[in-house]
Amino acid sequence: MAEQHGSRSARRYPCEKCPLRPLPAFREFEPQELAYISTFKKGELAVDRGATVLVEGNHSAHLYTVLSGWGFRYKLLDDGRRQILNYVMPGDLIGLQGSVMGEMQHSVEALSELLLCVFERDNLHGLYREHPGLAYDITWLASREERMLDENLLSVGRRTALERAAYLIAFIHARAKVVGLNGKAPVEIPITQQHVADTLGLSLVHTNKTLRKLIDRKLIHWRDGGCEVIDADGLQSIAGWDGLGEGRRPLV
Amino acid sequence: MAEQHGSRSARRYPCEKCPLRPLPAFREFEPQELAYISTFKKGELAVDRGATVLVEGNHSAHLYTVLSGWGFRYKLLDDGRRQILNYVMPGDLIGLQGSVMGEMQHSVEALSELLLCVFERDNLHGLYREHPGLAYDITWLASREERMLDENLLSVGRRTALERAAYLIAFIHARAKVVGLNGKAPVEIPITQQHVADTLGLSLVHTNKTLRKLIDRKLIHWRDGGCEVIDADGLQSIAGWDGLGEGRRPLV
DNA sequence: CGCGGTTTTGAGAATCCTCAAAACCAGTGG
DNA sequence: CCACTGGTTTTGAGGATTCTCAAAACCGCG
Repeated sequence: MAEQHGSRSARRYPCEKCPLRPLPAFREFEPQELAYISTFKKGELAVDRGATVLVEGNHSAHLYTVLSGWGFRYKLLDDGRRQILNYVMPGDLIGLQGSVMGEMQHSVEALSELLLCVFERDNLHGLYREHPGLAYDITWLASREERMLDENLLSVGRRTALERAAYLIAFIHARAKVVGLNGKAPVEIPITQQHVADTLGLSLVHTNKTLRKLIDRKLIHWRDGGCEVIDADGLQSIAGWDGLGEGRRPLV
Repeated sequence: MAEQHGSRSARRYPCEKCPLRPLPAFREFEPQELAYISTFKKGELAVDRGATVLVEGNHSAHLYTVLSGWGFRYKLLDDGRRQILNYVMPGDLIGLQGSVMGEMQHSVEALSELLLCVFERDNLHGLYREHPGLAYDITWLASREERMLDENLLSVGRRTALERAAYLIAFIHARAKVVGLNGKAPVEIPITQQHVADTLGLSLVHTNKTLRKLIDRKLIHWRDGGCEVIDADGLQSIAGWDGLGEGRRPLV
């Protein structure tokens, strides 16, 4: 089981009072759909910072939507080299690959306390049968993940170290803002430079020197285990990135 | 329109006689599902080698399944740097991102003559409503693409140049084999070293030197604009890669 | 105060890049 | 048949980027 360490009891948070749904980032749902999602949801799971939510190679019986907190998806090579694939934030669906194809081929770890809505993998077919609209939404979310991966791959493959770093932080910052992470306070991204290194495909040392340039140019602040964006436009302009440009998205 | 240059007339290839479906790589379909797919299919499109099938930024009205041939998905940076995201082969669904989310954020180009089944984007909702099983299949295919991207990102981010090259060629080769590309003859991958470079995130020169090592070790052959695998196991072992390990997959 | 995790710094080495030119090859037109 | 052409592969060389190794500085916490 993946959930054994760092997990907590499952209390109930009614979908009708979901704190995420009212955000302008998400599209409105029919009461009827909402009611179905509510029955689809089996409970909640709280995961501690540093705990592993899903493990590569496992056959997970669950599917999750992030209610609050930060995490990341990653893969490992045999000798321990790690590649972070993407970050997960509120509203993201995790574990879909495992649910639909059988086996997870990546792991997910919590960067902060993570609160998850738990769905039963076996009920997914039922959802597809009874609520084609929601099924479509799930495909939408899968396509969105694919799109983010495309962009990350472009970044790691073809951008310079400085561009990559700027892109990554601008990207995370933009995503976090639309889901209201940290409320109105400036977004504090809870990552270490090691995480950045493993995302960008760089060594820790070189990542440090690259981030230092962004810090010296007053584009970001760096605290121990946290990053705050000062000049998002400046980052975007270095990265040559247009911004998220997403409309409202579904939330399952 | 993306299809204007290099395209040909749409002749009819009945889904019941689809040359792909009997392959062991694909799962069996209910006659009823097959019949629906047949009505879902609006025609065929033949695209010449080098032509662009889908263009970044476009709102495509179509969705395609590759019937035969090779292609690749890619993104460009403003200054022309190109990152190839993945290769497309028979049985792959392309244009889903654009269909489901609105706008394409990557392009697709043909590496050989490409024969495509054309589907109407607008009919996708109908498919979700009437055939939840097929809807599920589409999600399955989207998850599969995501999985391939995860692996590619791991490769570009964390593998050495030699490992990357070995992985890429072993990966393409394995995929091509299960869909019977080139029939029984040894698979000839129709790519140039420039394509490899743009996939691995390396320069052309360094790619050449890296491929030469694989050639000298008699793992692959290289012709002008084509690559043939001699020792797939050798490549996999350099890359530290397990192989596709996929069971049968759906075909829409 | 000591400890573990994180960030910083320095230095030499390996990898990878750019620039530039040559070799090679298939196809085209004379 | 041959010269020409454009695309692809190959080679060399110097330089920039990025890596590894190693150690120090810093910081919150018990």
